[in-house]
Amino acid sequence: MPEDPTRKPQARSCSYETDEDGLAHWTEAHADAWIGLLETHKQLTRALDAELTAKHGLSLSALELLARLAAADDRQMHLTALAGASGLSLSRVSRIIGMLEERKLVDRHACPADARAVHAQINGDGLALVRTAQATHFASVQAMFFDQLGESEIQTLAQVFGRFAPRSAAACDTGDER
Amino acid sequence: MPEDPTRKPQARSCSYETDEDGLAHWTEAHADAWIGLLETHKQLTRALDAELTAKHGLSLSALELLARLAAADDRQMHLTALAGASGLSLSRVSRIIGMLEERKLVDRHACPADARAVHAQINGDGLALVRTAQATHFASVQAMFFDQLGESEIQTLAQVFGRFAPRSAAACDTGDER
DNA sequence: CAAAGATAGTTGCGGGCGCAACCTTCCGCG
DNA sequence: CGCGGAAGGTTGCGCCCGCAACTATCTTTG
Repeated sequence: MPEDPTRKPQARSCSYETDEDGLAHWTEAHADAWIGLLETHKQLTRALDAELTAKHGLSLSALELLARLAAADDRQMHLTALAGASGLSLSRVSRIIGMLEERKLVDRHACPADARAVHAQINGDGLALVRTAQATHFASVQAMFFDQLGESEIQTLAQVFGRFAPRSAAACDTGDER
Repeated sequence: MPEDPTRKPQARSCSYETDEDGLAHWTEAHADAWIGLLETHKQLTRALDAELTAKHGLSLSALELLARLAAADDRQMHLTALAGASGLSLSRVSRIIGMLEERKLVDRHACPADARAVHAQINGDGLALVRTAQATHFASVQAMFFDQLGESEIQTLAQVFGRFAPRSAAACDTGDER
């Protein structure tokens, strides 16, 4: 149900093309690839986030943090580690965790080994929520994105984007500090 | 110069993988493709936006609007058309145009044919700025993104994303103005 | 051991963004 | 002609986000 308001036929336009002026030698494929990436991300992200918010009251970022906690060693991580893994700023992580704590989805307790640090730990309710939320989320991503792609295309995307995002690529784990 | 703070070695983990629970059958390639898309977009977008803001005082969205105006028929468009073309909400477009107007980069004047409507028209200063801004912007996208890709990969991306973003796809050309 | 510097988190602030409410102007139909 | 609904824009509001400033706690080193 990601309806799309403001959709117009549209003419040809070209916004992104300085062209012959002497500097960018972008082919149409370049423009399609780059602008398409931007557009696609915008569309999918909006729809997914809206769905997630409506059904589970979680933003995409909150789900990511919850998911990382769920996958972590003792279901807990330091905020800095979460920030590093997710690519969010520490301040954002701090606030999201604060919000999740208020909702009784995670607990925050001092790290015994370092008084400055905090362990954010997902609890039972959080774990339950993350599971159902991810279920619908995955299904949506599948339907909205992967179902429109061929197997080889997925391979190429994985290869390309894996090159840029060593961070999450794998995912995880956490061998990390703890 | 897109330095990357908070970069950790990171191990294998999986945050995004419910796995065998019975619903998502995502392969690792799926995860790499999707999460990589998210990550890549986040990184590139942040770096590009920061650069654009620092050098020209324009956000990515503002540049897009300016570019679309520059490429439009009389260097002018209705706000609704701009919103539809860019995928931004009308309210955002209204405010961005307002900001650009204050900076004397565009003019806003009533549409003779429809008293409700407004024509946002880019002026000389705006045109000059958009050119230089796009020059550096294109160069950065080239360096940060395309230079890391092979020709066939670009083709695949163009093909894939063109499927999702009929909107901007076209682009351009440039027979542009002037 | 004490001071300088690094690190973990928190919070004030401002920017970007969309939704919904609102006004004005058009349009279509009785 | 007049009225109700649609469309173009604007603005109030609240969410998400990062930066910078600040506190508290290590860590390093003379």
